[in-house]
Amino acid sequence: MSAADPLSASAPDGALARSQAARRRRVLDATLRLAADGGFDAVQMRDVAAAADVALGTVYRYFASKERLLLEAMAEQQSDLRAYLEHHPPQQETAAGRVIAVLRRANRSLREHPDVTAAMVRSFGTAQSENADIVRRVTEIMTAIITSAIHAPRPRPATEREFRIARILMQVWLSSLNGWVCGVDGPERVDDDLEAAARLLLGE
Amino acid sequence: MSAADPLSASAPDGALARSQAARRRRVLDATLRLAADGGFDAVQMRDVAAAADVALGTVYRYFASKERLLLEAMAEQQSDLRAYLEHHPPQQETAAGRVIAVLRRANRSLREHPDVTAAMVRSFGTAQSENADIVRRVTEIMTAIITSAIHAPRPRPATEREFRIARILMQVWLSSLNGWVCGVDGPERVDDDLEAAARLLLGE
DNA sequence: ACGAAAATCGGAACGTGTTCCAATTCCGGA
DNA sequence: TCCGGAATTGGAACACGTTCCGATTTTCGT
Repeated sequence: MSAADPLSASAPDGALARSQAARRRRVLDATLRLAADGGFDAVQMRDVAAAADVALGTVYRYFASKERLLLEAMAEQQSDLRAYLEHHPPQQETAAGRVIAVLRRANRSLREHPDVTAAMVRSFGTAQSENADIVRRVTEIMTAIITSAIHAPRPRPATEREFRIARILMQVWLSSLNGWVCGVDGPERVDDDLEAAARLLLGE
Repeated sequence: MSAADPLSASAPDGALARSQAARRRRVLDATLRLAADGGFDAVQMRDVAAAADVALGTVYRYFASKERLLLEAMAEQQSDLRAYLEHHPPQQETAAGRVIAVLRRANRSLREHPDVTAAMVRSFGTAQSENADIVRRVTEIMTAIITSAIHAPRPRPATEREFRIARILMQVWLSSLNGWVCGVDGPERVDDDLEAAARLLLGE
């Protein structure tokens, strides 16, 4: 039995914990690097291990599956985006305008790394119940990004109605991304869908 | 080179064509049977071949991949639903009411075969560009089901605005199904999401 | 009814995600 | 400083999707 497994929240903060954090980071970085060219298929667990300079078994000690690995990377990415937006809230007059601006900015980033996005969205689409927790976390972050945009630059609690609207926009976002990475639609379609939905749901 | 490959639209209507159609059907039926208990993972290509009483290579002659197999099954299912609804249009007074009624009915069916639904939705979420055509077909059918419900019982061409609304509802539908099969939300949540979205987008 | 072409069969083989294990290294407490 | 246990390593092994190929069967035009 492992008492100090890397997933537990306990932080002994010794050399071990530090080197473990570093290892985990190396694995995530290697994943992004591999995904950056070649997408989902290029993220091969043996390659991730080699690129992160750890044994294959170690990768699996930190991330239970390839799917989980990519979903954690996705959660981190979305989390970073939320943090960024907290310091750079959109300045538009209307709620619809702010939401559109924020999502446009996000999509521009995604479009700059299409293979990474494809790998993440694909993992999201295949997620099994073992990963329900991260999937939920990702959707919550995306929803929070949208409710923040609705209220920016002055945060305040979302009403029930606003929350429902934000959830719908989050779902449209995910579906559109899926359509893009599948090759069903071009990347502009993601922006188009979101703009149309934001206008219909938030007026203006 | 195969001149009469089973994918071409030409219909020689000979004995070969007939036995090919039968074979294709057996494969699809075997797929659904296997998916019915065990879901995506239980649909193993070797088992599908055995259950359909064809060689493994033959399965691949008809369906280029497991993903494609499940997506074609999904397209067929949605197509059947649309055909059914054409003869049994919803009777509610309002557009929102009709859309909600239709999607509720559809979701009830899906809930009766959760593993089949999970397998299909999962294939949908992983789809690659080789399958963009079926993914598009499925989304078009789902959108058509919704625009029909908006107009039922008297079909008429959808306005631009109605079409956009239908697309959003289709995307919400797919995302909600994904949330359900991932175990993030319960099956009721699919109905809830769609009802909220329909009301917000179609008034009433 | 015959022959050529196409389809199917049976099964081996390969790649990649995942699991497992014995050997080794590393960390923290005594 | 030394020890016990946890973490890591290296690599074998397994499962399943997918590919491939020679042998056989089926189909269709003549």
